[in-house]
Amino acid sequence: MSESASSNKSSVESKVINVILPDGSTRQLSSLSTGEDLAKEISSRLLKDSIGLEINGELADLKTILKDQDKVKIITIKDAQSLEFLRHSTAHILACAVQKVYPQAKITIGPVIQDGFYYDFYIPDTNLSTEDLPKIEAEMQRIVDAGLEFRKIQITNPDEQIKEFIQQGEKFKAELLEKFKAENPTQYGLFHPPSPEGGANQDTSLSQDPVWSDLCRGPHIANTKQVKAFKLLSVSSAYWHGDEKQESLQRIYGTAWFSKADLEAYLQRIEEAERRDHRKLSRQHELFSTHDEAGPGLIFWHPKLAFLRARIEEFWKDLHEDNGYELVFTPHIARRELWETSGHTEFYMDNMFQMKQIDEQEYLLKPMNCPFHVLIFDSTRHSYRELPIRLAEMGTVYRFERSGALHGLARVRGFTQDDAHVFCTPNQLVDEVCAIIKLIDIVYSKFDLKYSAELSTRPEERIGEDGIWDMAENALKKALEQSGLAYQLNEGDGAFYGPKIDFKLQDALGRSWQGATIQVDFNLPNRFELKYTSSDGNLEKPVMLHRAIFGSLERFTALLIENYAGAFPFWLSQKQVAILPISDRHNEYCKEIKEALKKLKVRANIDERAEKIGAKIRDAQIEQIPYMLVIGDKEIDEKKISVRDRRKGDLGSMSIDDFIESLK
RNA sequence: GCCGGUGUAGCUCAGCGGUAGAGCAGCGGUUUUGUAAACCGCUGGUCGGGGGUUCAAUUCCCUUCACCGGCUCCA
Repeated sequence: MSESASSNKSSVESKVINVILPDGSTRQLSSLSTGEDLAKEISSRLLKDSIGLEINGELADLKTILKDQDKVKIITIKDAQSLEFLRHSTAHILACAVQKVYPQAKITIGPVIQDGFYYDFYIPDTNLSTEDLPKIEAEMQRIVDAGLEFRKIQITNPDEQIKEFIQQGEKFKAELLEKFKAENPTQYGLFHPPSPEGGANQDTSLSQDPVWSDLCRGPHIANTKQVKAFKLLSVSSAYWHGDEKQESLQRIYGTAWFSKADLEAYLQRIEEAERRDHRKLSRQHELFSTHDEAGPGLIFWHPKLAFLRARIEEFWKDLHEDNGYELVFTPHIARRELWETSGHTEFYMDNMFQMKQIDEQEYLLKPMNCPFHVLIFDSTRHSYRELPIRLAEMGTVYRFERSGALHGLARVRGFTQDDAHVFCTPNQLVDEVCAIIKLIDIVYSKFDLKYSAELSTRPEERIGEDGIWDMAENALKKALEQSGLAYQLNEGDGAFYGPKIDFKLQDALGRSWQGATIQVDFNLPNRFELKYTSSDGNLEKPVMLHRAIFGSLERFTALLIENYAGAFPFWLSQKQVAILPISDRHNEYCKEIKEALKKLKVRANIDERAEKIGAKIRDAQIEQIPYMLVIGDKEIDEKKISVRDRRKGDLGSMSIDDFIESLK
C-alpha cells in the first residue's frame, strides 16, 4: 500500500502541461498540478466552491493530478454532481462513526441515492433502531469538525490486502476486493490534516496513517469540514448483494447538503410529500379501507373513490372501443387444468390463492387474465384477415403477495388490471406496440402523470429460441424508436416468456412503481397451440402481446391521489360544487341553483347546516370540492352566484350561465 | 417472508404498574351568520387479539394479527 502523491509536488516543476477547460480554452499548468491548483489559478472564489473534478467525462477527486490534454471541469457546489461527492463522502463518515460506536460492526457498501445515501453494516449482536441515530450523528459531527482529509490510497498488493481484511473480520470488503482486484483497486482513508504551522516540530506521523479507511473507488470531497449539513433518517435492513439467502445487513439512510438551509428545505419537502401519501389522504377523505376481518391487501372502495374509478373505467372503455379493442368479461376462477396448460402451476403457484375442492375438482383463483383471453381467441378459427384481434377486460385478479410487500392501494392482493391481449402476425408487431405506446401516452397525459420507459430483454432462464427473442426484442426496440420515446435498457430483466417494455411512475415520496406494461409472450401461443390461417392457407402461430395501461386500477388510483394531493380534477370529483347559503332564508334559492346545475349534469350539494359561512367554506375547502357557491341576499337580489375556486379563492359574482360556461 | 418500528375513542395524539385523557369529528341545544374553525352540553375506549409475571397490567414479558420504513418480489 502506498499513498499516492497528492499535494506533495516534488522538484519536478520544469515541465508544463496544458489542460482543456469546458469552454474549449486551454490552460497551462506546471506538471503535477492538481485540480485544486487549477481552481486556485482561475480564481479564489472558484477554489472556495470547488468540490471535485470531471476529467474526460469521469468524476474525480479535486486533488487528482492532471495530465497533459485532460479535459477538466471543476465541479462546484452549484453543479448537481457536487452532491454526489458530498453524499458519498458522508456515507463514509457514517461508516467510520458506526465503527467507532460499534467496534464489532463490519462495513460493506454505501452508495449515493436520490437525495441522500445509505450504508449497510453487519453488526453482530446489535439491532439498530432510530434511537441509536443521534449518538451516531454526534460521532459523525466530531469527524466532520475534526476536518479530516479524504485521501486515495492505491492498493498495490490486493491479495495481501484481502488477507488483511479477513484478519480484521472485514469479510465483505475482502469479497469485494477479490471481485475488483484486477481493476486497479483503491481505498480511501480519512487522515488528520498536516498542522497548519508546518515546521520542524510537526508530528508527521499524524498525517501518515489514516484514522479510518474503506475500500472505495471514490471520488470524494477533500475534507470532512465540507459537510455542512447532514441528517440520518432511518434504519432498515437489506440483504448482502440483495439476496435473501445471504446475511441480513442493517442499513442506515441519511442525507447531506452544502448548507443547513438546503437540509431544512429538503426535510420540509419530505414532510410535504408525506402529506400527499394516499393512505393518509384516504383517511382524511374516506377513500378506501382494508379490514382485518377480510384480510390484508384486499381493498374496499368507498363512494368517493368508487365514483372516481367509475369515471376512469368509462374513459378507458370509450378509449379502447375507439381504438380497435373488443371488450370481454371472464370468470374469476378456473379449474387447475387450465393453469397447468398455461404453465401457471409450474411458474406461478406460490402466488396463487387456492380454493377447496369443489365437486372433486380443484379450482384456482386467477392471478392473470391471459389464459381466459386465450380461450376466447381459441374458441373459433381465425384468418390472417381478422388479425390483429385485441381483447380487453377490466380483469380482477388475486395474487398472494408477501406480507411485507403490501402497501396501501399500490401493492395489494386483489386488484383489477386494465388488461388486454393482442393476437397478431409477426409483421404487425411493431405497429401494434407503437399503437399501445401512443395509447399509454394519451392516458398518462390525461391524468398529468410523468412516466419513464424501460426495455427489459431476455433473462438467463427463458423459453423460446434465440431467433424469436431477436425478433421480439428488435420489434420492441423499433417501436420505441419510432415512437420517439426515450427508454432505459434493462438487460436480462425480461419475463421468462418474452421481452417487455415497462412504464414507471413515481409516488409522492419518489418511490418508483410499475404502471403500464407491454409484454411479448412466446409461451401461451405455444402451450395453447394457438393458430390462424395465413394467406397461403397454412396454419401459423400468432404473436401474443399482453398489455396494461393503468397497470392496476388500485395502484394507478394511488398514484392519482398523490399526484393530485387529494384535489381531484372536476370530472373525477364526486362532489363538484358546494352550494353554501349564508343563512336559512337563502336555502330555497340554493335549491333552484342545485336543480339548474343538475340539469347540466353538474353535481352539487347544499350545505344547510347552521354554521357560519366561514366554517362552511373551510369544510368544503378541506374536502377539496372544486367550486363553492356562496349565496346570500345580494346574490338573490341580483340573480347571481358568488363563486369560490378551491385554488384561486373568491372569483366574485356571476350569473349561473357564466359559471356553467366557465366550467367548459 | 426477513430486519427494525408502531398499535390507546371515527381521526390526530397524551398517559405508562394502582382498571384511561385532550383536540377535532359525531349527537343535542343556543346562534341566522358574507369567503379557511360561533358558543354551551353530551355521547363515545374489555388501551389490536391471546397467554404469562404480579395483590394489581393499557403499562413488564411471550406469542399472534395488522400497519409503517426498508430488503426481496411485483401491476
